[in-house]
Amino acid sequence: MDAETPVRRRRTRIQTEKRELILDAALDVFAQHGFRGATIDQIAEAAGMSKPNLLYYFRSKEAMFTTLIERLLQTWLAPLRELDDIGDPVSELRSYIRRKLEMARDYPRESRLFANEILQGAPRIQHLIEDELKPLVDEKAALIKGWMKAGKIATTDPWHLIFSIWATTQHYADFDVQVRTVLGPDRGGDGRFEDAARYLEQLFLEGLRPKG
Amino acid sequence: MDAETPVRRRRTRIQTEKRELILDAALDVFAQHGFRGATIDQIAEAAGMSKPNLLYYFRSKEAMFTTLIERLLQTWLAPLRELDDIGDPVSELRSYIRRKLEMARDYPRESRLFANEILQGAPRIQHLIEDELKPLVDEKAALIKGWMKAGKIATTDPWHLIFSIWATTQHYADFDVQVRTVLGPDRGGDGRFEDAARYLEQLFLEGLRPKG
DNA sequence: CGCATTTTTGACCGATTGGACAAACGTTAG
DNA sequence: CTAACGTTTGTCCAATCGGTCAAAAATGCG
Repeated sequence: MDAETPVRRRRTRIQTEKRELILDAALDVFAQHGFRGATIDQIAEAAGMSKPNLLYYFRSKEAMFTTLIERLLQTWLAPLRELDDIGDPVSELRSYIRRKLEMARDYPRESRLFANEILQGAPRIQHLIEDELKPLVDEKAALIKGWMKAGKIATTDPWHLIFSIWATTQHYADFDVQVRTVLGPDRGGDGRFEDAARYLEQLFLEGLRPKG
Repeated sequence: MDAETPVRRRRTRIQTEKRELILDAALDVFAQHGFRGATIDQIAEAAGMSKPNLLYYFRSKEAMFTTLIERLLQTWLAPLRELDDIGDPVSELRSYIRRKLEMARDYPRESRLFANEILQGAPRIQHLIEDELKPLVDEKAALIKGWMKAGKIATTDPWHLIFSIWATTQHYADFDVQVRTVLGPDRGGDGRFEDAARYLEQLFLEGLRPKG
């Protein structure tokens, strides 16, 4: 039994299009209100259709959410997947940080949706974290550990290193309201991401202790 | 007109105690489900009383939330308030990071409640961020800027520095499920906060570039 | 004790929720 | 045309929501 399709047969062109339209609207609403806070009516209105019509394409609110978050996790982990042993370790890490920050800038809804789910104990995606996220992080942690052993970067905890990159970059999506308010109208505009990029590069590479 | 008290007169001993009991239960529920996701019934059950009884002490769900979050913000900002010009700048920052990490460890519910509210655009606490948080951050940013000018710490953006401290420390409360799952049963136990403390100290002081 | 006040609860209310359903509508192939 | 299929919607439903209310129970106090 297919859990997502309204019919067993192959999807029509309209079904494909409308499902995408709905998922985009659902991302808006879920990201802003969380799963429980979001209503099907809100999503339907954002997608420009009636509620029963929406439920013709997705059998339930839960189906929308899981479809959304499974797809999202793939794009979300892409930058980490690209981390490899080809280039210079320092510039590999630098570009990973940059890519993650760009994702926070370009896909804030995805970041917030994910954060919302984790905050509430990841009730719907625990298995994804165990089966997909953890193995990937373990693999990359081993890679980073190799760099440390080879003296390419300072020796430290690679798992917490990855956590700190996630935390600092996603902060600009998840806590956007706070960031913009605290920075104020001048510094909180579009340039805040470039400021953040410069700051984070310095933090991760040099730290704060004064030179000399 | 008092917005919180059930009666105009002075609070009885029972009122004081029950209100605290309710707030503690409400913190549990709000932190896990967010404002909209939490129900008065859930809070009442967690507090061990009936719903009408709870509403005798707080006139509405909103009243519980605002009481909770206003009180919370004060304890939350206390570590930043303590940041001053008395000691050595490097050890001042180091102990600020340590204190923030301890708060993430000891008050994860408060951290999650705050994160939940910000994630959804801070609809109920925008004024607190503008009137309390921003001025405090601006003041401390100026203090840090002085340290940079004096060559005590590396020159960088003090606002983003504060953001990165918040992000990295609160991550261990807000994303606790993810952190523990990724670290696994061995490394994800009680020791994870000491590991995090060691890692963060190194990150903020030294960065990742290898020495020499 | 007896009375007033505080505390607690069962019953209830209107609004909103996720979702079901059948009927209607649109489209296309014969 | 008609039959078949895909699409859309108005209407409805049971469950749950935040909150009210009157009356009962507990408590404080002279």
